[in-house]
Amino acid sequence: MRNRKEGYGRCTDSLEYACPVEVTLDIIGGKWKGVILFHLLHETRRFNEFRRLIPGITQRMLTLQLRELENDGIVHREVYPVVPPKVEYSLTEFGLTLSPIIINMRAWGKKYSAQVRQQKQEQERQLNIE
Amino acid sequence: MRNRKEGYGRCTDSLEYACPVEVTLDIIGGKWKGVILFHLLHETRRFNEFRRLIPGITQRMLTLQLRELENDGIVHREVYPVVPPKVEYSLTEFGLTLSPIIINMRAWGKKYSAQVRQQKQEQERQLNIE
DNA sequence: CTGGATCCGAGGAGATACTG
DNA sequence: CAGTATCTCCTCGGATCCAG
Repeated sequence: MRNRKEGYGRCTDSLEYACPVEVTLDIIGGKWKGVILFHLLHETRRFNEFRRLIPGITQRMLTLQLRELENDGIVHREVYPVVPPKVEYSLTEFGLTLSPIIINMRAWGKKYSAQVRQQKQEQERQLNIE
Repeated sequence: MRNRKEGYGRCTDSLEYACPVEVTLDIIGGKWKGVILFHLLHETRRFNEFRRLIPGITQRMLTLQLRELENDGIVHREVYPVVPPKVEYSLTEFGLTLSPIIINMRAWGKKYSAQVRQQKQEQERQLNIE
């Protein structure tokens, strides 16, 4: 997700764009990109709204990730010239095509968490028996 | 994708597992995880097979990423005690449930690449006109 | 309110050499 | 063949302070 600009080739050097899977991960694979996109699925969001929705993120990271998504044509940034400043972020038409992936990832993440939790419980049960 | 073990909480500290989207990205978001999984979709693969399929990756990275996928229960590692050594990697049953996401990501990556290529061409056309 | 600028440390990632 | 081990570089990401 970093040296995309230089394009040093991932899967096969012969292709202009490396393996398509990597292309996608380059764009949504950033540390916070997934959550940001998820919160944009159905609504526009403001800067501080994100900070409340994603408590762990720092201002710096939020700005950087939003900028990258904007440069990649996934997110639209609308600045209202008012005082105090107001900025709204939304998905572009093209960004919307990511929806199925985001939703899939969310569903899978839930399933995975449940699976892990279940395995932990079984382990503990084993310990109690012994 | 790094400090998962420590679990310092991403979306909301109150939840044991942070935002589900992030959980998934933690697992498949590594630099090479996506491509590795893609090459595992329909076949088992051997170590050096991956090195041929993914020219850019180093031995070290390949080993590390495969280990992480194994520890996450996504990939199965079968060691055959023969000389010369033989190790086969395959998707676990649970890893298989990732297939739709991987395939989706591949399709989207292709679309995105096409889109970018088209935009470049339009830009060049503009330059030629002026 | 929405950021930008700067400093700093941890660990991600490459190159190379070695091994059962 | 399928990996370790080590050394290094460099980027990501956090903290803090500043600004329109």
